[in-house]
Amino acid sequence: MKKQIPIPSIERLSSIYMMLEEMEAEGVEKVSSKEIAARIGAQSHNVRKDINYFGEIGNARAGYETKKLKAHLSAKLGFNKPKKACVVGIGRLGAAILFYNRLAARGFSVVAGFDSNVNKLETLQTEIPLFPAHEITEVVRRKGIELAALAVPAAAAQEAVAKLIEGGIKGIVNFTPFVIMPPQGVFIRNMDLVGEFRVLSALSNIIF
Amino acid sequence: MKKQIPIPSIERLSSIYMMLEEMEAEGVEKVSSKEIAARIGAQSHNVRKDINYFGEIGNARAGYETKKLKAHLSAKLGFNKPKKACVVGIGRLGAAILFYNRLAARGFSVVAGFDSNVNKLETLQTEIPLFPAHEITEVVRRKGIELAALAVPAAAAQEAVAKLIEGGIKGIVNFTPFVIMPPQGVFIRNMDLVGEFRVLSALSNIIF
DNA sequence: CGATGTGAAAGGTTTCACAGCT
DNA sequence: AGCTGTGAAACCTTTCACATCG
Repeated sequence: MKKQIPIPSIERLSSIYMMLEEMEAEGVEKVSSKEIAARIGAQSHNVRKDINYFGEIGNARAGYETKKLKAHLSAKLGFNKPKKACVVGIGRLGAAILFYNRLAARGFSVVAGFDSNVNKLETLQTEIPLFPAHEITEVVRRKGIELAALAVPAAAAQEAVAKLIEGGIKGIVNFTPFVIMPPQGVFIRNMDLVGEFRVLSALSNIIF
Repeated sequence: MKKQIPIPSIERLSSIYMMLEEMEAEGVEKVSSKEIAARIGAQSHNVRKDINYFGEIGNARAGYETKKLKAHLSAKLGFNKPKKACVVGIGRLGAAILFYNRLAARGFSVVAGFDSNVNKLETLQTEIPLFPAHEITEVVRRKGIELAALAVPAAAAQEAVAKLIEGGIKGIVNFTPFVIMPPQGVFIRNMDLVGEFRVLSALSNIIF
């Protein structure tokens, strides 16, 4: 299937969805494209176009109904059913992710952690089952895990990625600086802190 | 000053720079745009154009000299002088960043940590000086801190950002889901894990 | 020849402008 | 009047094609 919705739109739609969660919690019943745009830092045209990729849903007079729009996006974006996730590499960062409870609250249940250091697995106190790294493929496949946070040292990244992909992972958030070349159907989001710091440095160096 | 170099180019240039560090460590002396492109997952045209935003530097016959190109980019991107950074919010994630030694190895010295919980500051064992959150503005200004990693709970984000900006911060890596609207001259990079998981979910839901 | 550097074409995204609805 | 939905224009980025250089 070919790409129809631009990736920037998908990113904005995720933000919009988050906004709607907040607004629902605040008890807001109606919302306009302008209000959404102001909250997520975009243009109202943009918001309307993004929402419209999934068909008409708003009311010309009154904007969007918070609840209805949220349910609509949830269905279209696939946020309605909880997804299983795992953490690979239980160092400081990996542990922080493992215990990050906003994930579960937002529909991502972390059902496994992996580390190559077996001692570490034994000493950690957690409800989440932990496994040695060589079991990645098998566990991911057996549990039907779709998403992974990769927080291993750079040197271990390549092998871990190969195992995740072999197990049928669908998406990886990559905290390492290692560049992943995913096969068709596997998506990557890079979150390398040094890289981000460098982009910020370069921006303030070049633009000012 | 107006934008001349596209942001995607700046992002790629950061990757290229990282590649060059690796290659220099491996002892590679010459490199072509094709080789760089293959490593960072881009097109060779793209790499050449990116590099050329900073003027001619390659040899038509032999490609680029690793060392020379690296020094060139380093100067243009502002990676040659170390920059000071701080971490705001010393929870699990904040602590992981505080102790992440690849930062220092890449020219970012973390010179301060902040948290609103004063007890926490006292119990943490670290060489890096820690301060209560209400001192953010003063410390950032006094030490000349340019970059911040924001790892506070969402509810505390707004106030922390205001203090950082008042202190003269130039860039923020935002780990919270809070949307930051920066003033002119302050740059933001968002790294919200839930947001990234959602984008991945949406991608595999929509594209397949 | 095999590589860079670069104007021109293609492709994709954002912005604009306004028709249409309530 | 105020808002959505949407074709068209403007803008930006990537890709192409090739002149040029050692």
